[in-house]
Amino acid sequence: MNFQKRKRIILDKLTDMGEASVKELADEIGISEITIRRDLLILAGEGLLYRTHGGAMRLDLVKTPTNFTNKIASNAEAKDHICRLAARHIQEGDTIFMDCGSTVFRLCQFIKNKEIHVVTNSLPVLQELMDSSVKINLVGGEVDKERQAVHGKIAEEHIARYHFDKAFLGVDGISAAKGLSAHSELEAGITLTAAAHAEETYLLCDASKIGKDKYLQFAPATLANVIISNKKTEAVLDLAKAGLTVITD
Amino acid sequence: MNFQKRKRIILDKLTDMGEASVKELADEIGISEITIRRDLLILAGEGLLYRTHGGAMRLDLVKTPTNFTNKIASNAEAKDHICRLAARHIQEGDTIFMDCGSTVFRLCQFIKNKEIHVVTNSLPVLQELMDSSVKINLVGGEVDKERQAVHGKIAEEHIARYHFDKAFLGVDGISAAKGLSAHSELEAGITLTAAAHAEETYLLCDASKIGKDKYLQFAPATLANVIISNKKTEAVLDLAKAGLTVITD
DNA sequence: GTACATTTGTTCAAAAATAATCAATTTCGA
DNA sequence: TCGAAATTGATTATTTTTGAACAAATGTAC
Repeated sequence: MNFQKRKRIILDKLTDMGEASVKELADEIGISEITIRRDLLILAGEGLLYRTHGGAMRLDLVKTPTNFTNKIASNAEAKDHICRLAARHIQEGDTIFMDCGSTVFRLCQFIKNKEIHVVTNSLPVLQELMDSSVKINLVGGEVDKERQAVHGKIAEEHIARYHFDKAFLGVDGISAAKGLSAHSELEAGITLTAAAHAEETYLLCDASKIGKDKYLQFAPATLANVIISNKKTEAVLDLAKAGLTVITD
Repeated sequence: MNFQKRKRIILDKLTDMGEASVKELADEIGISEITIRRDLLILAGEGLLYRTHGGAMRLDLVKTPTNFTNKIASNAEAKDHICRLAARHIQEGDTIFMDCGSTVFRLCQFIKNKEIHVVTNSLPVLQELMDSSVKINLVGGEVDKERQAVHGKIAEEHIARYHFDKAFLGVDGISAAKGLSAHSELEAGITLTAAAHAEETYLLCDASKIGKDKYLQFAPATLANVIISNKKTEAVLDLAKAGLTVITD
């Protein structure tokens, strides 16, 4: 019985049962426990399973469920870096718009103590700034429970009544060639309207989204004045050539 | 039973129930309480739950320090009685307005499963109806952090764009002689606007407020069509004489 | 406010699982 | 066939996990 064969048996058992103990596997395969442990160490190293005390589990069972509102956002450090940079561009007295992207949300922690005026359509942003020195104006309209935001025609009309010093927006994809793209028409509408009524438009966008195009292309990249990201990749430099101010540190 | 498995069970229980006690979890999982405590300590450290005395809560339930979500609200039974009556007057398909009073807030629990459309300027109401079958429209405008509501001129203009089948409103005082009174101009403005655009206006008002006058008198009692209260006091009968429909049971 | 009960943190001990070391076995190529 | 390298197993030491006991802290009732 060689390693390859045991590997197959172990992984099969895991796909089947979800988990397995060292003892079980040793008995089933007819080999010593220590060998099983060594096998599990290797397989865990290859990222094929999760090693627990006494056995192993399938990876998907270990993943922390994401349906917590305070989800451990992916790319948290990158996003925090971006937001730290963005916060430097916000002066006391500014009126800013914040949209409902997960990157923009992380800007909250950096502006809590500023004396500014925030207009937003994002319910998590509202929640987060509730106990802060920030004055908040909420955009009215239809509540999108899934996205935890306010959207729709009335929301856009409402945004259009304001004038912002700066708008901080997230998009799902951006490229020099095809411009800004989004997953949702509703979000695109908000983004367009906010940008149209802002002195300066900042896009907060981690490097993974730059150079990517999503299904709905809704504006040229030059809708924004500034793009703040975490890495100076090829795709980012293309945007600089297109006339955008790029900030990465 | 390893930590990963317990973690799953604990988090699942929390997503389901919102909260769980150490004892419950220990019994359910079949392990000692101290182990559960250690697990909760770790999970709280990972930001996956909020540790309370004797157990744990889901984060999103903690984050909302909604002043009147707690059941210790004054006059809770009276208010619940009033709201139960009010809920009977709401039909499937209705579009209703709910304002930011603590009595009106308690109406939420009785309408969660109705297929209706709710327009509100109250953030606790929004929060409470977030996971329900109700469609929500949020009134936009200035956020009043203390009252947890949206107020102001823009809010009133926004309300004026809608038409409601029924408006459910709270006031701080009401008497046949001096009409409706409030503590705050902002709330009075919302009340007036909502009533003006509703087919029928319901006042939800426990007996302690009836016959009382607060500093700002802003409308005649006949602004409302119906008043729902918990007791048939002298002052309530005066309102009936003034032409209001009175409901107390 | 005090007194009481509950919950928690801490320390210690026992049990289980693991890592480390070394010996035995197998495999493979010259 | 011989020997080096890899694999496997056994033994021991270490680490991790769990539970129990008790003092401290917290919440509750009066």
